[in-house]
Amino acid sequence: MVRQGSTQVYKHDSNRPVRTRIPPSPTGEDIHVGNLYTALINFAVARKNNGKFIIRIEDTDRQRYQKGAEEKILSSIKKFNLNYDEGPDIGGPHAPYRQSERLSIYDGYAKELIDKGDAYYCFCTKERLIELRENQIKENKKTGYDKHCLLTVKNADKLIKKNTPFVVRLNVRPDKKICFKDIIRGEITIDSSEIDDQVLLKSDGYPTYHLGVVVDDHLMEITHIIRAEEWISSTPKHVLLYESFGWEMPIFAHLPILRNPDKSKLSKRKNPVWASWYLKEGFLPEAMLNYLALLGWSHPEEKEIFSLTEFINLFKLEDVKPVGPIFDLVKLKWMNQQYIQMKSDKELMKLILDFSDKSKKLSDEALRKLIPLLKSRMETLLDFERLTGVFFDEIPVVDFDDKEKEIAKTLIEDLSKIEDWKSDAIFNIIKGMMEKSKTRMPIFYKIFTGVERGLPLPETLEILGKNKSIKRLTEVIK
RNA sequence: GCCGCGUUCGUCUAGUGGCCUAGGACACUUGGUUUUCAUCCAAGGAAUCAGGGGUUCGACUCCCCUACGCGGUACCA
Repeated sequence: MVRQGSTQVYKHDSNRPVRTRIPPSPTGEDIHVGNLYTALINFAVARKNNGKFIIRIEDTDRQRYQKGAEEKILSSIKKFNLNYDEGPDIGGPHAPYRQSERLSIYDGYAKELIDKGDAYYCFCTKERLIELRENQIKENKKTGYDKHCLLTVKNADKLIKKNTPFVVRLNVRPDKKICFKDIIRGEITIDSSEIDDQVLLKSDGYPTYHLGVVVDDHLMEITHIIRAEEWISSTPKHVLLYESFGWEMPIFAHLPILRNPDKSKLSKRKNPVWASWYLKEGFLPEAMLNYLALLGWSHPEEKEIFSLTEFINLFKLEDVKPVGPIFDLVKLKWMNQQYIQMKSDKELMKLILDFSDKSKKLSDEALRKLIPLLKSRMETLLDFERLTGVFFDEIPVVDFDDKEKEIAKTLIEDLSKIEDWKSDAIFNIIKGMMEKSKTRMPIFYKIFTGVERGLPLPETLEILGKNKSIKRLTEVIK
């Protein structure tokens, strides 16, 4: 649809091979869950269409740059099995995949824009910019650059030669409707007067996000720009750039922003946000991805648990709901528990061994016997340590009354008589005691473990061994 | 303030004009199984579909307005 005085809404009629991407910025500790979500969707769209999934590092903010963040981001993405086809560490046909290594490219395109009159040099000082802004606020006017340099500077080349610091700004023409189609939200129109003459090239020679993404997405032949909702308002700037360059418009899809329980944008102040935190807490990558998949999208059969492959097959961008979902740790835990329960004993054993150093102190046999007991009781892998304290002599100190001490005493005698230390025999003795002393099971837990609940007791004692079990009882009667 | 995007149980969601006296999942409550806890099974409470106007024989579904929430408004991404 073409409107009077508007930009054209893109026509996506080409059969370009699908290429999606995520452009993480190494400005935090690691990849943010919100970005992990975006990564999942980009990955799914690429895989579904036999396309390529690319990672490009957007390290153009030198102030916020964090050393080591890129490595962390890449390693997290790998741990979540969102394998990418091209990226800074593996290269690809459009290398380099780090914007800091592509500076000369942006330079050329900025010049092209200037030649076309769609961008201009700006030599304004920070002070003037601040003053301008303050005045605009005071006068209750829209804030934004006033095109001062576009209108007044005639000798830009000279100033540049004299090493005057400059930036390159987008020249936004007023009174133009800028339209683009978003797969998730439909057609979006924004008036050009709402758009500031954005800085495209900073005075340190680095591009801003806006120039960087557009140039790189085009050069890297990205077909689908799938990113979070917070980018909607800057998309018109990108549309303007695509038009000026005469490049084919990509497909836009703005995903909902994940939220804190108070509905604000998911943030580290209110929620754990780094992907590696979830791994450290013992969440399984596939459970995490399954949970994320269910935000803004639902399985056609209303299934809750499904594989990544199934998701890729069924997922359609147009089915994503535009509403920002609250990230619910409680449901994630349930999801994780489901995945733990689906593991075979052997798989779970390996997961625990890889996760917890403590588990390595246990004998193979002990661990093998423990796994089935643990499986239905673990929400996360971290629960392993919570549930197995008794095997590592981590027993809380509690007081015992006379009755409990009496039970412990009798137990020592009865249990000592067991020849073949097996849970059945142990259970028979406990059961007998239970009836005789009219006590309930929790008391026996307390006696042996210091806590009134836990893994099945006879089995636990069997694994613990006769000596250790009885030794524990002797401590109780002291 | 201005612009944009949203609004179905506490939360994630189903729903694309009649199947909806609104379905599922998490959480919660109760009961069953059980050697504690958990698992598992069953039952239950929980949304007058943000509010108000239209359009229509008929609206959760389409249109408009209001309210509220979120996002953007940087030489951050």
